[in-house]
Amino acid sequence: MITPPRLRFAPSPTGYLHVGGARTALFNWLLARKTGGKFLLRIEDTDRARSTDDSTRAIFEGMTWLGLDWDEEVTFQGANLARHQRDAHALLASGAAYRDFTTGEELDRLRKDAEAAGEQFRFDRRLAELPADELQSRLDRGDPFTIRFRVPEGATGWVDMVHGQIEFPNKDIDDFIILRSDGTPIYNLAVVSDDIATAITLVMRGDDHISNTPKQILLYRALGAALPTFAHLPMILGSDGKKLSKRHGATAVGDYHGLGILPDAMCNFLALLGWSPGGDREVMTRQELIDYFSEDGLLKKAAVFDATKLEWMNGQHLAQTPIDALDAYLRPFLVRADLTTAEAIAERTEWWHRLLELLRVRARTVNELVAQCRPYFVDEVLYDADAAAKQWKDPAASAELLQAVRERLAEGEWEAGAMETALRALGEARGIGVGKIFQPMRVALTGVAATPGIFDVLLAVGRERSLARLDAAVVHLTRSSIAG
RNA sequence: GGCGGUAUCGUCUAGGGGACUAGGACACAGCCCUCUCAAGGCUGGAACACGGGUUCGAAUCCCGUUACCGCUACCA
Repeated sequence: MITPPRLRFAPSPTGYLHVGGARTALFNWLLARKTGGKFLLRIEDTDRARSTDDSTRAIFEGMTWLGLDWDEEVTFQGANLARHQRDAHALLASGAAYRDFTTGEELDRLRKDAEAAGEQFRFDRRLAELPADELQSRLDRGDPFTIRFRVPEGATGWVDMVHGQIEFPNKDIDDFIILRSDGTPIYNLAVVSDDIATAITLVMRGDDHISNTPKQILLYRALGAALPTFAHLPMILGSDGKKLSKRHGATAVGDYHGLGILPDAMCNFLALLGWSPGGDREVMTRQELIDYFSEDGLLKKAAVFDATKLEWMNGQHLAQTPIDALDAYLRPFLVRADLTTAEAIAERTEWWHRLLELLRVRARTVNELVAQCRPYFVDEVLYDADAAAKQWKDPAASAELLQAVRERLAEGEWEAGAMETALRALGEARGIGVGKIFQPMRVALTGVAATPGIFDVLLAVGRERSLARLDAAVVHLTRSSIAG
């Protein structure tokens, strides 16, 4: 690539930003950032019936969350109506397009007839060929008409960046409408007009657009514009091999935000759907993604979206992201979960980072991580029923044991080595394994059966709170042993 | 139906004529580590859609078949 490319992502605001769109946006962004090119965002809101402001907002939010920043001003396709009309009329004037007075109803009927006759419907250009005087009188009468593109003879092809040479015989392309009878443009015209106006040099999009491409190339030529390079990315499928849709569960990028996926993990995962850096490289930072990204690694085959692998990858990012960056991302979640306040956590950043180091490898999602944080932030300990049932089988015995543990710990230094020595000695004195001591303690201290190492927990909870929790557990167990 | 695209473990993929007894990752199973849970380490099962060519030699190149997907709108 001699000059840096100008790319764009052009979603239509007819719903949330789904993962397929996000992947397309990501690839465009990656290539722009890699090459020093530009990445533009254009909202294709020409379908006024289906476009909504909420959807537009969701697209901005999704892009922002993913960290896909765009260059130049966002453009709205609907704002370019005048140019679209101008281009359509220029084609009409040059003879590349013609007026068609056939109504929608007539077209429907023609299609039904063809279907009934077992034939495929083709638009017959002769339908629109009116004698000059009739044409003029219908124009004078103000009859509505569409503008159709006159598809020339021959074949239309291009060298696709991912697929290589692709060619369509023009005879298989109907004369297609470029301007509706209400004067609004049809997709193919609007896209080409806008891409020419914004000097897009590389059109990278889903391969469901492959069959639109010859039409668009014809339009570029008729408009006298230089062709961009085309790159058609494979689709993203659901686990059943069908195009990803709502019934596959979470398909909006906002869903993954809410599920506790990190933006970098999402980008990393999405990047690997339809692209490979070659070799065994998988977990990559955003910068590595940019560094390694290349058109050579683009794949042709549709990929199945595997949420389980996404979670694994998120776990990898959770464990590897620099602690400060992770902390910054996490704080709002902590506050929202009511575990702390921005002020309170700012006062004990060091303690929090130590805790975060312990928990980050044990969680696959931000939500799991936040849930695991609870016992260290909130004073009240909620005993998990299963954990209590399993680790405190005999309440009276457990109470007595925890009382002994509490006494040993209270006597010594609040330091891992000393505490471990004391508790192992206790185990030996009683002839029981440390697991028989640590597990009941774990429940008393955190309420759950799975946590970081017990001494890390003791340190993270702190001396006073730990002793208080052991006391509380003793009281709780004594009470239930009497009740039982 | 027509046209176009695609085809390696269940999934994501490496592979671009001999280095392939087809490699890695997720998931799964077992083991190790171990106070629990993770993480980590080790081991295992698991794939070149099918049929023809080309070639001394094909997962890799060509053709056909099959399957799947997309388009075939006054949707985008």
